[in-house]
Amino acid sequence: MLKQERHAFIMRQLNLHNKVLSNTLSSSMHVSEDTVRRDLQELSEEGRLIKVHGGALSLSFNDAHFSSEKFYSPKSKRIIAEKAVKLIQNGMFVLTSGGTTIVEIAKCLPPQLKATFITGSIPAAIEYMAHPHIDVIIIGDKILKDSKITAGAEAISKVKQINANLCFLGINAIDIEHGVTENDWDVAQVKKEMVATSEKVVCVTISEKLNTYQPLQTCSIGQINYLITELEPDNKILQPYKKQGIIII
Amino acid sequence: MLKQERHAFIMRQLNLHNKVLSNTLSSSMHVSEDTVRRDLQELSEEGRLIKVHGGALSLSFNDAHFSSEKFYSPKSKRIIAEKAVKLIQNGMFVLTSGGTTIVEIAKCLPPQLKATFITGSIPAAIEYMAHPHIDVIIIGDKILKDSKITAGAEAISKVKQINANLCFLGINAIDIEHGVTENDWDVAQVKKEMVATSEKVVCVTISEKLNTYQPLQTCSIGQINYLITELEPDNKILQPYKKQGIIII
DNA sequence: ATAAAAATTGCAAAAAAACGCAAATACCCT
DNA sequence: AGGGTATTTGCGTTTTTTTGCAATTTTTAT
Repeated sequence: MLKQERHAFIMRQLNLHNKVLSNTLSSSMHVSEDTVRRDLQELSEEGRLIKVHGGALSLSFNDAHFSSEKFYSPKSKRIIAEKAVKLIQNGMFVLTSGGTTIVEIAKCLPPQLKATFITGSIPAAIEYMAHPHIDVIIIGDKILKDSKITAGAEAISKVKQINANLCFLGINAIDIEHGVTENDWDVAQVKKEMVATSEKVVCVTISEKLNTYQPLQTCSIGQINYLITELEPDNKILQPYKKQGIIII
Repeated sequence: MLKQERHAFIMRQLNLHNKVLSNTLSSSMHVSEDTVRRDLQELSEEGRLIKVHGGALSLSFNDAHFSSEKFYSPKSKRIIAEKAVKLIQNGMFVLTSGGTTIVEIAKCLPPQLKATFITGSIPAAIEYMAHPHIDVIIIGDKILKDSKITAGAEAISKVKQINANLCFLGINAIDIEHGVTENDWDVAQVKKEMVATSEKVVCVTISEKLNTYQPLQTCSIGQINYLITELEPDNKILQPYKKQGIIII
């Protein structure tokens, strides 16, 4: 096998799988690992791939990674937030959970809006407090330090006493079969109650969390009224949810 | 699985869920927990996540606007805070009101202290949350925007259910005749209840507020156990309070 | 206070990389 | 054509990296 052929083969594999392993290439091209290493070395010097211990990665690897981390995510949360605030009307009582998306919504609330927000999330409450016309009610209980929200029996019993018009749920995982799922028992219980006591339930999430699930159920698909992601409502991935009667925004 | 892949996977999970557990990652990536720990270690050294016992937390949710050293505090309040923290012992349940002095105390808590703090003050709660070993319980109710604390019937009834060892009261006015006084009805009621349910009551205030009074009484002089100001305990202005049986610190 | 879980440390085996070298091959020139 | 040169390739050895394991300490939960 000629060097050029090998290079082409490697690049093709790389485009296909975004990564290649030295030993795999060695056996599939029937050359020694040394040769593969030298090939990777050259391609790396040409800037066509990223050489790492054990193989190489495609250039898009870092891109995808960084962009989703620093750029993509905040922007998509802003998009979600701007769609979400349109559901809130003057005089409404709004229950919200925690999470970065919920905080983003809080930052996007129009300044003239007059409403009452009820939440167990400290970061969200801070944003609500900064708003001129919004009343903020904190759900008391012990604070979970990692998520910075209150949760526990007391929080649940308080939520039970509320009849909110709208409930915004920042969610960790959602799929058709399991519904909205969590990995923290206390949080799941509180959210469950939020769903139960609200007229309309709005789930907000970046699309990456669609079709994933975790051990504890918060609510079933049937209990959700709206689903907001950064994608266009007619996106293919959202259609199964639409079929279940959820309004996609 | 390549190391870089694992790192990407971890960061992705972290962006999605804001926290990751070592053992979960270990099983989902099919490597030993040691390897996961080393990965987290490296990512932590790169400043891309916060490593904690059992896993890691995402950067986005932490620190951002929760820095405890935002601005300098007046020296007098620092002095008060340093005297105040000496009263707190491991295992105690501590009720605190709001106010800048209370926040200053929160910032001065020794890192090894293990205690439970109960408060309706959002700024104070934020500081308590930043502490490694402190449990924080928020008293729920409507937030008063100017003072950033919760107050109302619900808050009062919750405070009633607590039997705290210590109560720190940031006060607005105090004099021998009227005791501790306030100008906000709701706040006064909540504080009243805090005083009633705590074993020991500690009033903290800068000396300017000594011998002033406001319309609504929070508690009488006789209910106070400790009074902390930035002044030396033998200062002349404090002697009348000492005579009333208050321990001046 | 005690038991369980997780972190740290040191270590050793395995995998991969680096390096030098020699054989094989390709290339160039007269 | 053929000799000299350069390039390529594979091999053995050494070095580095990675990984998992065991023993110990630290942290956390009960």
